[in-house]
Amino acid sequence: MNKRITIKQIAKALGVSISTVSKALNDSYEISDETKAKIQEYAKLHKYKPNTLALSLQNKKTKTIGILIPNILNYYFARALRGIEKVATEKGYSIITCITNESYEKEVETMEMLSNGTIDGFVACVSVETLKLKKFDHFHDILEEETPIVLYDRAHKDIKCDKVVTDNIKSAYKATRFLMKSGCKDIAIISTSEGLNINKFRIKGYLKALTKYGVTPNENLIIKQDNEINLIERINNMLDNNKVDGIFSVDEVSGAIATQVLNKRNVKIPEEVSIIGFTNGLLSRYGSPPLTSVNRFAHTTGEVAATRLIDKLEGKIKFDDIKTEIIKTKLVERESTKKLFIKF
Amino acid sequence: MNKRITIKQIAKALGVSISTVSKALNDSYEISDETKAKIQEYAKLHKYKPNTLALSLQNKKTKTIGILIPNILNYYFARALRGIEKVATEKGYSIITCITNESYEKEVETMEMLSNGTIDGFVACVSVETLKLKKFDHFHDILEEETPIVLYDRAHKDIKCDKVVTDNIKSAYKATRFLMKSGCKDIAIISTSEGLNINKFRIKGYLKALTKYGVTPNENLIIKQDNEINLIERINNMLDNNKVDGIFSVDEVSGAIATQVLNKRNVKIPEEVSIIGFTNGLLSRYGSPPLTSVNRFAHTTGEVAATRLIDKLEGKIKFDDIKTEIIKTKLVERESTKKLFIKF
DNA sequence: CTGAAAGCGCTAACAA
DNA sequence: TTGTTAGCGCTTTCAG
Repeated sequence: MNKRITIKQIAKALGVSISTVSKALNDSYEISDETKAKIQEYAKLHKYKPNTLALSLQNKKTKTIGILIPNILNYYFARALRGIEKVATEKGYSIITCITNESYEKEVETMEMLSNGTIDGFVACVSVETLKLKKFDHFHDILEEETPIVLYDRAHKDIKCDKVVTDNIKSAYKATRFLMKSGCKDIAIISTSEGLNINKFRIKGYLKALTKYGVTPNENLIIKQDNEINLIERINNMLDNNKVDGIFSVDEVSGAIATQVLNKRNVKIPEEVSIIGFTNGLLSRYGSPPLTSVNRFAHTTGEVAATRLIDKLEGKIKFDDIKTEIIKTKLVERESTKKLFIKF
Repeated sequence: MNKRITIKQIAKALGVSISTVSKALNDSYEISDETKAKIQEYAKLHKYKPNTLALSLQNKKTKTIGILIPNILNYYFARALRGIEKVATEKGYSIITCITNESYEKEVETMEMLSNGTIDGFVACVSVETLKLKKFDHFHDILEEETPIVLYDRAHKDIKCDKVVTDNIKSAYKATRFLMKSGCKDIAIISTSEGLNINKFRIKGYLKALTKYGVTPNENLIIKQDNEINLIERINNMLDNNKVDGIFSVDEVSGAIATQVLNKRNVKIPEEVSIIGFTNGLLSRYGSPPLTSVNRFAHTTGEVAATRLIDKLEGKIKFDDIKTEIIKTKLVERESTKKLFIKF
């Protein structure tokens, strides 16, 4: 931003007034074609570009939206970001992406920082820590100023705003049911992050399916573990002490880890043990074997969220008109599960 | 940005002048403690926050940097982003992240858009298409305005600016050498994106190692293939028609695909065929077997790039003082290669 | 110690 | 058709 030319300089150089230049560059009907041509030519020659900052200050609108991502290394979020980015670009918005690293403090700081004129609205995913602490004042504050927020993936009922989420219970239900239909009797579930309510929902769906089909849940087959090393140990432990012929992994990494453990024990997948993962990312697709997974349509989630926000920013929807959109999932069959012998 | 209170409103409410409020909030020595206290209290009560836009307009500095990422789904870039983000945050900068999707046009648009006062400088990775087209005028234009750019990972000699890159040739050389030392005789290389000069460098390193150790390169063992389906076919083909006991994959996905192909053919890894991957991401770590890989320290790359840029922005380095920093790699041994029997 | 005024780059109402 | 002026929110001389 150094040698950049301003409207003022053009005005001086051409001996016209600042507003004439402004109008000419905006192709106003008020200006004679001659003057317009002269000014526009000069502007082009000197690569004039309007200062976005000044425009935003004037319009009280920045045409940029803030994106909050808990963890960019997570394939789901990376894909969601793409979806958001796509819609934003299409509609002429830029995005400013911030990674919270699942930290409450970082989340609060970031939102404070951005909500000072920098952005018009947020598309955010709440961090694990925030969800654990159940402290949502930073959301409330921003909402109170009528800055719209659309929450995606992880949400909480105490935050009153638009949401775009996965039908976790149902998806887990269907995945578990699939395992049962494919002949599995002793189905384990592997979950992480105790604090995450979405994981609770997934366990709920799992339990629901078991119960529905007359299987009594077995506490020993439910693993909740964040730490990776411990997870390997716990899976091995579980396999040592229990009959298991199906595993439902609630996230992608633990699905890959389960696969590794089984491969190492020379357990045949899916002949002896089937695995279903959640979130249809790279690890599922490129694993050995490729994992049957609950595909989450992260991209769509991002698109829907961004669309909702922008519609709100542009007044197509009233600020107080709040909605939760549910993005369905789809089970993608690959090689880690047996082919269904009962159609349903 | 609705009910947000401004300095002006505070001034009116308290019956003082605007500049007094400004100074009080900035803790200026010119203002009496009493007035200061009064103003600061009022400001806090009403959650006053300075408008970033106005500040930036004033200072001709936005304290934000633009990040260009060709593809956020790539684990390497996602990690690099984290590194950049970390440094930026530490130094009080915010970042605005843009995904170019490897598109020349998107890259040009994005850079144009941001270089209008929105950002102070760029940390960018050139897109594949741009590299293919060899059109770098958008970089030149920005550089000419003395807006600093730091290129990371992919660069080109025609763009005269700071760079932070991997020592591709050497890394590929070392990886290939490792395979040879571990007993492999017939080493294949799998590469993608013909347009990418970094991939050329990696092939170069591979060839260099072969030649150095007296192995004549075999054209049939060099695969360059972007399309995934075709890649599987070509690998199978190669394995059908050639003796191969080592594979060096120039990126992570093709490493995973090679693993899948070998597993499917019931080839024992590493007993019969060894694999080394490039970029030490999730796929390598969580694959079956986990892949020995060239670890690229994406995070460090991001940190170094961001640090360089910010140092420049803050005048610690002159604009014209241009440097290329090389980030070394490290071979991480996992289970896809045999243990070395020759120490070196 | 406090305030008036100019200015960052731009737009827009109003005059000329 | 063109120019003057005020103002977006803030900082910063310079007077008072």
